[in-house]
Amino acid sequence: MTIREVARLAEVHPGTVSRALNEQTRALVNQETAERVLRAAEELGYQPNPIARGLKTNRSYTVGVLIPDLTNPLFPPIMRGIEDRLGDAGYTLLIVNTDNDPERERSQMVAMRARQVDGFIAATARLDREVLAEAAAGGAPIVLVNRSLEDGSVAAVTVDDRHGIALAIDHVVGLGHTVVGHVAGPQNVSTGHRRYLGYLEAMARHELPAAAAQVTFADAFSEAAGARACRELIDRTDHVTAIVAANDRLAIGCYDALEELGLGCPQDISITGFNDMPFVDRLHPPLTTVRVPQREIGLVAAELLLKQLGDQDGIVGEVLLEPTLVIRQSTAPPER
Amino acid sequence: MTIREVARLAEVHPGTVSRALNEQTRALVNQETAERVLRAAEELGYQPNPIARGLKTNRSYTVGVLIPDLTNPLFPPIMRGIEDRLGDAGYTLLIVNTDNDPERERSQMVAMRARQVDGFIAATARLDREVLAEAAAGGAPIVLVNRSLEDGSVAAVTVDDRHGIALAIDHVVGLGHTVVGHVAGPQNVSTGHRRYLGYLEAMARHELPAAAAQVTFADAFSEAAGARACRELIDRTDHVTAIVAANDRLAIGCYDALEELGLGCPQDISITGFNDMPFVDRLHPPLTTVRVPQREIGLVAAELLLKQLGDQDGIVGEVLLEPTLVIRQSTAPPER
DNA sequence: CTGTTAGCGCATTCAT
DNA sequence: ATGAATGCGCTAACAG
Repeated sequence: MTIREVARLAEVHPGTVSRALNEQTRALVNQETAERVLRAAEELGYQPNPIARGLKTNRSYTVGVLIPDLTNPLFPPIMRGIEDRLGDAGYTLLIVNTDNDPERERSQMVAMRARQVDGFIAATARLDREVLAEAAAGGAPIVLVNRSLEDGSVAAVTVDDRHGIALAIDHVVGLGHTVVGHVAGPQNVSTGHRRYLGYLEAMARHELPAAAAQVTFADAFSEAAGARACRELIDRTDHVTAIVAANDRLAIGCYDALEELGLGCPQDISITGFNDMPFVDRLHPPLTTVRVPQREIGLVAAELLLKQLGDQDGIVGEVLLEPTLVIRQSTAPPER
Repeated sequence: MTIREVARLAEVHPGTVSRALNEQTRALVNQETAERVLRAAEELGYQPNPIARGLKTNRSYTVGVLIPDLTNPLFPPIMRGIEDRLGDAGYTLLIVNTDNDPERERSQMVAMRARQVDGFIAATARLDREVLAEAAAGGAPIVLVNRSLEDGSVAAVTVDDRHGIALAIDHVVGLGHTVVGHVAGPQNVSTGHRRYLGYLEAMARHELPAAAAQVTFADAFSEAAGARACRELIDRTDHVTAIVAANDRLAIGCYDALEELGLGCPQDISITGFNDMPFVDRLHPPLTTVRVPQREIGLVAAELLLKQLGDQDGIVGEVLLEPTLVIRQSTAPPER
């Protein structure tokens, strides 16, 4: 089914068919001619060939999405948000997993640019400025998800990590805890770093001590790393009664460490997570955690990208989404 | 960067560049000319434009993947398997969620065909023959995942549901259970139906009763539906000591129902699931379940598709992957 | 308002 | 072994 067959049936020139079929240019063509063309196209089940169109217009109506790992339950809802919004706008997604490997990120981006993607949404933790600049130089708009550049030169949508941690700390402090530890994430990942800063900030606001001994750093956002960091924390300061973990997986690691040490949660130590992953409401005890609006992150990221795709120079800067606290049973007042 | 710029630098005709750059046709060109072209391309950082190539060759090196819902933890590992294999082969994925809506499936498939995808991998539960036939008529190979057509006319990779259920039943029967119930999934979904058949089969093999009262049907693969079905089952036959659920989410629903009824698992009733979703090892009790090799499913599906993409007529028929039983603590011998 | 023409970047046929 | 020419399906600039 080509445009020419439609033209033959409608008895007009192919160029006219193109104009009639295109929203933008429909105005240029006579009302009833347009209708005739539309009917002909309908009848033949004509579908424009986006490949051919892209060759001419340099637009593929395709956007590249880079994520570290689809298998991480954090990402699918974000992807759904992106797809829902971008799909409505007629875009198709090319999704690739990078496993946070910089080389892979690079090569995937190059490959996608070759495929003429109109823009990128990148959820990868680190993506060096160089790669970003390179992509931007190619004229492709980029929206960052879950991270941002300090200078705000690239559009980004993130959740307010500091506020999220503050919610958790306000909660445990409100419960009566005064010695609150932090199992921090990797500091070279922006979420890890920001949550750590949020911890320091909130503790200071409450005029509570946040000594170095009260914080341990996990070298990855994994259960095992969380367990290690938690053991280390308890080793160092045995009077901690609450631990704010930088994410749910670290919190689960804390559960493991407590169990190993024969400590109970929340009787001996309260624990909070971050993300509200699926099924953390079914852990024992159900995890008190900071919920991030994942689907909305995707929606907003898509929206920002569409803006940039439309206007020549869209919005840059960062959109901060507000997290909320979900109180379950891993937190309780400290025992006297 | 076009082929012409490379041609200019290498001082040859664009046609020659095309030949030199293409594995298939490299033989047609002089050894050292080819090298010169390759070097020029390298130097300019030339990337062939797949859009233009696709227009000419009618191949996009793109495959469409239809899944019900990326948010279902079952799918991401499958997707990774598909991506890993197909990515190596130079293909890019267009992934769409259909939410099991037939109309959406249809429209997405049409849209993807318009985008000239070279083939499809479909993991959607139902996909009427009509849509399949339509796509096949367009000449695009299709591989089904997690379902198959009775007549084997379409390539499919599925896990051996009947054997999986048999593993679960052999296990609980081995533990000493004789009254084993089944919380079945929706019967209009092939996995739901096959697992039900597997239950009947295995019970018969053990010469154990499998009365209608021992089976209830959930109307969806959800926790709520599982809980409903489980309550109904226990209402009807209060002497059941083990329940084999058609998947993990139904099993979790069973947990909920037992808790509500004040029954303990596994003391009062043993429960098994199917899929081995993430975190079911952290439920209370950790769930005994049938593990399906999800990533491998993706890998094999990709492999089958590549076969069809290569040869003109590849393999059809069904590949059955073997599940394994993961024994945890939701199953125990019945109390006397 | 519509027909005509050219060309996007590439692969491929036909000459040479 | 390479150059020249053609066309994939479409849009856009230009005529009329």
